[in-house]
Amino acid sequence: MAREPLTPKGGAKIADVARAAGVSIMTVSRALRGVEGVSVAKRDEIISLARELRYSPSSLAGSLAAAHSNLIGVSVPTLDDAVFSEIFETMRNAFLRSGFQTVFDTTDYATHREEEWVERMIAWRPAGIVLSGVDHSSRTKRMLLRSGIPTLEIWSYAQDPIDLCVGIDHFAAGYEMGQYLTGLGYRQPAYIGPRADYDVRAQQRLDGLKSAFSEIGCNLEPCIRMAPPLSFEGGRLGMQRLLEGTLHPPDLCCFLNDHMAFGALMECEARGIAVPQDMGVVGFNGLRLNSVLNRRITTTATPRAQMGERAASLLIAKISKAATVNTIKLPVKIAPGETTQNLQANINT
Amino acid sequence: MAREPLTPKGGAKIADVARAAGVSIMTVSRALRGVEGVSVAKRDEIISLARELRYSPSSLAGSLAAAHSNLIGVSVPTLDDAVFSEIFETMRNAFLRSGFQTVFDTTDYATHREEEWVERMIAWRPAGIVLSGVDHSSRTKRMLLRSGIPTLEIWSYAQDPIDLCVGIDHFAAGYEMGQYLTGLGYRQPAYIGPRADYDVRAQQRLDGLKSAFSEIGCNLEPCIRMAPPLSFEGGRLGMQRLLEGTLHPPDLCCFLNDHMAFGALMECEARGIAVPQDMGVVGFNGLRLNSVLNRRITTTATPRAQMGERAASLLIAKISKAATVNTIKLPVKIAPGETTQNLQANINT
DNA sequence: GGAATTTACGTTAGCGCTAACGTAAAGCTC
DNA sequence: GAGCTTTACGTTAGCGCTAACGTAAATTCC
Repeated sequence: MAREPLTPKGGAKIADVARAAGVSIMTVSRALRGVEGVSVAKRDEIISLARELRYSPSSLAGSLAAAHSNLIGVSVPTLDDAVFSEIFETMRNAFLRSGFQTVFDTTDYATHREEEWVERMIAWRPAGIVLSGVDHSSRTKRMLLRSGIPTLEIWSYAQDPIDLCVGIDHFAAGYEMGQYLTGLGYRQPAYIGPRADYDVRAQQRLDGLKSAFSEIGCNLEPCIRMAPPLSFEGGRLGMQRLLEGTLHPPDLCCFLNDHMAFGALMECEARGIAVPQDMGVVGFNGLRLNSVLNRRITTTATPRAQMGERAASLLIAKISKAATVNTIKLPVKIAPGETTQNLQANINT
Repeated sequence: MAREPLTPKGGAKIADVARAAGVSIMTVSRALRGVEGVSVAKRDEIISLARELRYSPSSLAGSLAAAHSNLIGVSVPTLDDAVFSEIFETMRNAFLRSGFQTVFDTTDYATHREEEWVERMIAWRPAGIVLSGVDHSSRTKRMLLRSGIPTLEIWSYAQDPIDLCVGIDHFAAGYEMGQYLTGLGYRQPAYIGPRADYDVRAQQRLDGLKSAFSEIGCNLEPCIRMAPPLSFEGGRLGMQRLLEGTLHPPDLCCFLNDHMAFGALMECEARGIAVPQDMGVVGFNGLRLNSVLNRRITTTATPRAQMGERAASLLIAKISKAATVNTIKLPVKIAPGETTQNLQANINT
């Protein structure tokens, strides 16, 4: 048990621990990774010796030699939207519980940024990759497919994902809300959201909404397209534009998300426009802001936490080749609030 | 220019590209990394050949051989708080511009989780590490110091950081707000925030606030401590507790952040408590929600974007051994709103 | 109690790259 | 045009680990 002079420059390597413990490198490797084939006494000795030498194993060398890493790459469009930070948190925790390390980045809804990220990520040979949405450049898809890395698309549901998919049907969510709103008696809906090519999921919801309204002969317009950031300020600004750009305000305005809707509510308040009497307001996502408002925004609740959990389980199953399904569609729920009202009822009264 | 049968199983290696191009491995390595010593013609040929073979360089092998990676590890307490997502975004962009890849995680304000993350991170031999706050376990500090990895602490200012520090003086920020509030004439302040040991920076601000009030003989109490999530709902719930727990409501209530303050405003509205007439409300951070409110919350604006930029530059400078300072203290700014009023003026009138 | 198995290790051969140091040929100097 | 420098490569020797395959000793089996 000859003790060496402690840590040569640059930190202890596995060989230093082996020398100190008087065993082979391989025995140290096994002991530290908890792999079978080391007696308990020797294992404990090696572990405490490694601690003493402040040995820090190199994941770089370890993953290279083992030909795989415990990394999982996750990409989301933005953290600006509370939706994605919630999904991310639940996924991350689930991955950590299973021994995976999450590596994360934002793409700002730009497919070329996503493509660059995927390329960088693949270079690290991760155990899995999570992408948001189902709209990716063809090169992104090709790289992922060829890499053989289990890939999961989250947030949007698609029947033909690159590999795996857990999400909601955005068109259906929009359509369902549209039916709810036409049912309430709304006939002149407007929309305030991002440009059509910026956030494809948002556009799908809008298409669903439009579709429901067109079934009863109503056009959804104006559609006001805002530049990011698409949050509180964007909603307020959008409402300003809407009101200034039209002589006959619509009876309803739908928004990309609850935060924009809230910004718009503030603008209405400032201008003395009563909601829902003068105009209905509708958000999306059922964000936490909504839960403290005295007059809740009519919105669609999305199962973010559930989505993160299911996505993590599915990807982990795939990594261990135990996945039995490829896609999971999650339901959304209309959450009526006090920013819309039943116009039919009013007529009847 | 003998063309090989394309990609052996498992993807093309650098050797495959070299064989296809009829040059040595080293020439390919140089060409692809843009290192000098390869003729332009050969470089272009190698690059296009690599693309054709769909060669994906292994960062694992590359970093191991080069003995360093282009990774920068960033840890923040939570994404729940918009503050950290803003800081993260700016830093991430700055790092990316300089060719570094950001790897990110959340610690949920738990020093042991931070410690585990630091250990995992060091195993990847990153070029730099960013931690939030200046409160870390002693083992975390020791590991970081011994690793020799440039480390930056962001958000809190400290004179004696582990290595580098960019932040604000939380005690001073609290104290400054306290002075502003006593100047307005407030004498019975309450506070609603996290437990003292949960968020040390918040506690420092509270201490500053207390200090300013105690100078004019006022106690800051009750201090209501909420469990996470410390956002809208927490603020509303906290205000409920405050109002139910006391016969004489305070003349002022300060909050951990603007979002909690907003939740509390909703509770006041529901109970018919007029703000600021019956009670003042104060937030922290100057979050974007505030910018759309018709009655803005009195708050302290923190320079998040600037902080992210400065932090990234400083860490990059240190990595290239060009740093001239170790710490940067950034100023905060009181942002008066309509949720407090000048009580003195009222008396004089 | 000898053969078959199991346990607890050690040895060998890489993983896929890059740093550092060659070296031959071309260009330059005066 | 001899001697120096520069350019454009190639060669050698790892980076710090792990997989796969030994092998000797201890244990089990009937």
